[in-house]
Amino acid sequence: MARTKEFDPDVALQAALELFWRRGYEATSVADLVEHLGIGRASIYATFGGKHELYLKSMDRYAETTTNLLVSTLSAPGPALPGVRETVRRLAAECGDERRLKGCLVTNTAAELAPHDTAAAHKVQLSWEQLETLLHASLTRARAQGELPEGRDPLALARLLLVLMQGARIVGKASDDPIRVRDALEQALALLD
Amino acid sequence: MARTKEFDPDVALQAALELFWRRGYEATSVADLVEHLGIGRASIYATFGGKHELYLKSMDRYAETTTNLLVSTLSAPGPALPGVRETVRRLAAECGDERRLKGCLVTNTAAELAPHDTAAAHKVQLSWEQLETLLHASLTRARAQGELPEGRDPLALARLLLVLMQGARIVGKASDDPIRVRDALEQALALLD
DNA sequence: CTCAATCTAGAACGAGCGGTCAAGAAAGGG
DNA sequence: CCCTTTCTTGACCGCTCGTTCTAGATTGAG
Repeated sequence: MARTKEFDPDVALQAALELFWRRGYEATSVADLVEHLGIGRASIYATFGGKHELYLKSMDRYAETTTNLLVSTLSAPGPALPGVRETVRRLAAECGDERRLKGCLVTNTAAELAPHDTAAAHKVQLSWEQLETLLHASLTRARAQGELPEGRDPLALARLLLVLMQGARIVGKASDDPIRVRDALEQALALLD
Repeated sequence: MARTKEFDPDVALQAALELFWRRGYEATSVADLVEHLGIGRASIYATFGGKHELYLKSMDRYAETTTNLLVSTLSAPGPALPGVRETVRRLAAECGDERRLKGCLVTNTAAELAPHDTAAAHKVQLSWEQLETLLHASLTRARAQGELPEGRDPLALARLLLVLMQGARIVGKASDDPIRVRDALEQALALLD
C-alpha cells in the first residue's frame, strides 16, 4: 500500500474557500494557498488539480453550504413570508459588520470571472437559478396562504429580491455605511406587505 | 522647443477606459494597453504615470461621462418621475444586449479592487454618493409635485434604486436571460406608482 | 525484510508581469 | 544651422506567477 495523506482534504478545501472568498481569484496566489492551507505545493496539485479547479471546487462547497442554510430558512411550516424576510434581513446584518468585506463568493465570481471563464459563469448561473427558484417557491406558497396581497407576481418579486441581494453584496463591499443597504432592503421588503 | 506628442492623450485615455471596462484591472496587462492604445510603453508611463494611475484616471473619465448623461436625463423641467424611469429602463436595455458583458466600471471596481485599493474604493463611494444624491433629488421633486404618493420615502427609494442598479449590472454580466433583470427593475419601478 | 505505491518538501521551469532606461528622432527658438 | 528639450522605440530589468519535476520519506501487502 501507499503512504497515507497527512492532511484532511475537506479541511484544506474549506481553507481555500475562505481565501478565495476574501481575496478573489487573481489576487490569491498559489503561494498564498500553500501558506494558508498548511500543505505543500505539490500536494495541492495532486489533490485538487491546480488553482482553477480548486476554485471551482471551492464554489461547489460554498454553494452547498449556502443552499443548506437557505433551504432550512425557507422551508419552515406555516407562514412562508417570515422566512423570506429573515433571509433578506440576515443579508442586511452581514452588510453591517466586517463580513461585508468578503461579499458573496458567487457575486464576486460573477464580477471577476464570468465574462471570460465559462465554467465559473455556469456555476454562477446555477446558484442564481437556485436562489430564484427557492424564493419563487416561498412567495408562491405565501400567496396561496393569503400572506401576499392579490396582484403581486411571485416570480417577478423573487427576481427583484435576487437582483437586490446581489447589489447589496456589492454595495456593502465598498460602502462603509450600513444604513444605505438596510434602507434599500427594507424598501423591498415593504413590497411584500 | 521640444518634440510634439504624436498621439492625443484624451483619445488614449478613452481607449484605456474601454479596455479596463471590458476586462477589469488585473486581467488587463500593460502589453494589452500598448496594443490597444497604439502608443509606446514608455509614452504610457510618461503621460499617465503607470497602470494604476491610468486606471484611476479612467475611472474619472467614466464618472464624468455617466454623470453628464445622468444629470441631463434627470434635470428635465416638469414631471420628475419620467427621468427616473428612463434612467432605470436604459439600464435594463443595456442588460439586454452585448453591453451587459462590460457591466458598470464602478460596480466592477467595487467588486475587484475596493477591498484592497483605498484610492479606487474612494472613487467608488463618490460615484455612488452622487447617483444616490441625484435620484434623491429627483424623487424629492417628484413628491413635491404630487407625482409620488404620500408616505413614500424619497431617500429610501433612491437607495433601493441605487442598490438594485448595481445588482442589475452584476446579474446582467453573468446571466444571459435579460428577462430576469427587466422583471426586477420593473418591480422596483412599480414602487413609484 | 522487500518492494511498489503514494505521499511530502522544495528546487527549478518558462512565461508573463509592471516598470525602467538608453539611444535616436522630431521640433522650434536662438 | 545648432542645440536643448521632449518625444518614440524597443530592449531590458527583477520579480512573481502557475506548474512541473526530482529526491526522499512513509506506508502496508506479500
